[in-house]
Amino acid sequence: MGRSADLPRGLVDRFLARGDRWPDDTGCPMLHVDMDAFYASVEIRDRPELVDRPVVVGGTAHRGVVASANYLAREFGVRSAMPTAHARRLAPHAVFVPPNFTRYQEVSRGVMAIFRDITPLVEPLSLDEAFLDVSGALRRLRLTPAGVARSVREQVEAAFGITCSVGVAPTKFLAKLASGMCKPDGLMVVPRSEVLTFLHPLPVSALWGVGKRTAEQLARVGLETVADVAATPLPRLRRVLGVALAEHLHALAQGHDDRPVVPSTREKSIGAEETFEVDHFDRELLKRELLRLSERSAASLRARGLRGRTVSIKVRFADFTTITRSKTLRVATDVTQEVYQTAAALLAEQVPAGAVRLIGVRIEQLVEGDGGEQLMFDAPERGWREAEQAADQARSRFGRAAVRPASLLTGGPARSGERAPRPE
DNA sequence: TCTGGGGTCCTGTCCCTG
DNA sequence: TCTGCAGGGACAGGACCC
Repeated sequence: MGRSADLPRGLVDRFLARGDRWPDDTGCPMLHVDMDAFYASVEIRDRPELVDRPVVVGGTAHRGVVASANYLAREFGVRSAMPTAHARRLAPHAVFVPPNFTRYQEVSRGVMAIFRDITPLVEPLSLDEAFLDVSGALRRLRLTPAGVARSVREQVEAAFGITCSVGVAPTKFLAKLASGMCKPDGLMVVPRSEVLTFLHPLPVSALWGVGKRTAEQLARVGLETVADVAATPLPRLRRVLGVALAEHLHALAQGHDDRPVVPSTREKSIGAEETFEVDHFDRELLKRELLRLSERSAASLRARGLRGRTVSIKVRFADFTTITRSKTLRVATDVTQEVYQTAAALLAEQVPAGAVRLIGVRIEQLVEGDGGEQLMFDAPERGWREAEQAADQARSRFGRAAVRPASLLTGGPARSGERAPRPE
């Protein structure tokens, strides 16, 4: 996202599919479907009075950032991940809407169901994008890959009234690049025979895994385009970037990417974090926040039937320096109290005093079920788990606020995206 | 401009063990 | 008992993605 702006326009036109004509799509089984300004599009669909107005979805509090902006808002320079305060200055007349993730998840489930009707090989990357491998579906549908892509676009728009862009290519990486280049509401095909023609003029930032820092590192040794990276001997690239990243980028730059579409991947960590509306020094308040985040994370584990062995906390100070501290438990857990006690100990013993703007809890080394746990007769966590499972059930029936730890019943700190509590 | 929240992956360092 | 070495796990931090 946000990368198509610095791509050569002539290249975009050459591979764009229009009407019934498109470049040769034989040997291009990979589709990447990306919803256009997804959150903003859902809001506009649900509130027709917003059509023809710039719409920005994001945290509306002091420290919020933009999660999505429609193309009218982008004309004023508004971009995702930009601080909302900055977006307000650029587009003061835009409509600012707080995000409603439950609603986006609903629409996303419907969109993914359309994809799965076409092929079982669907790999969602996030709520608004997915890879589809259509190689097995072509005969049944009597379509070419680009024909499938066009059908996907028509079905999504008919069912949900929102548009998407689709890249069709021999590999996942190229399909993703193509969908980004034909946004919004576009279809692009990268023919197998023209992969390098498509790829090599692009800037290095087009490569998956090259962000700001890596682009700077490459620029320092004179590598500006994908062609430059492709032509660089691998040993030299390894010295600049390290082994793993060098080999990954070198392969991509040659057009090589043999990663298959993987329909389901297991989570490797689950966590929660919060940015405060104002910085906090108060350790008791930080501990209460850790309890709240431990509860959220552990409930999320229990809902998925997972447990984790490593508990880590993240603390971001006022100057934006960020530290993480972690501890690995003897036995994997999904119990809020155990996660919280570990997190609170890490805070007390390993985090220096200071003004804190963000605090987070994450649980790693996940295993399914009890993870082969040896149950101990006196394991105190067993009682906690039963109590917490009962609380989970109550919450699912009566809402999140139905059951909360007693220490959370007093008002917590104001967090980014929430209103500060009204003064008494 | 002043920087969210949920993640993944990689690298370097330290320590323990054989 | 001491030393050197290799391997692996734990831990911390950074970069990246959407």
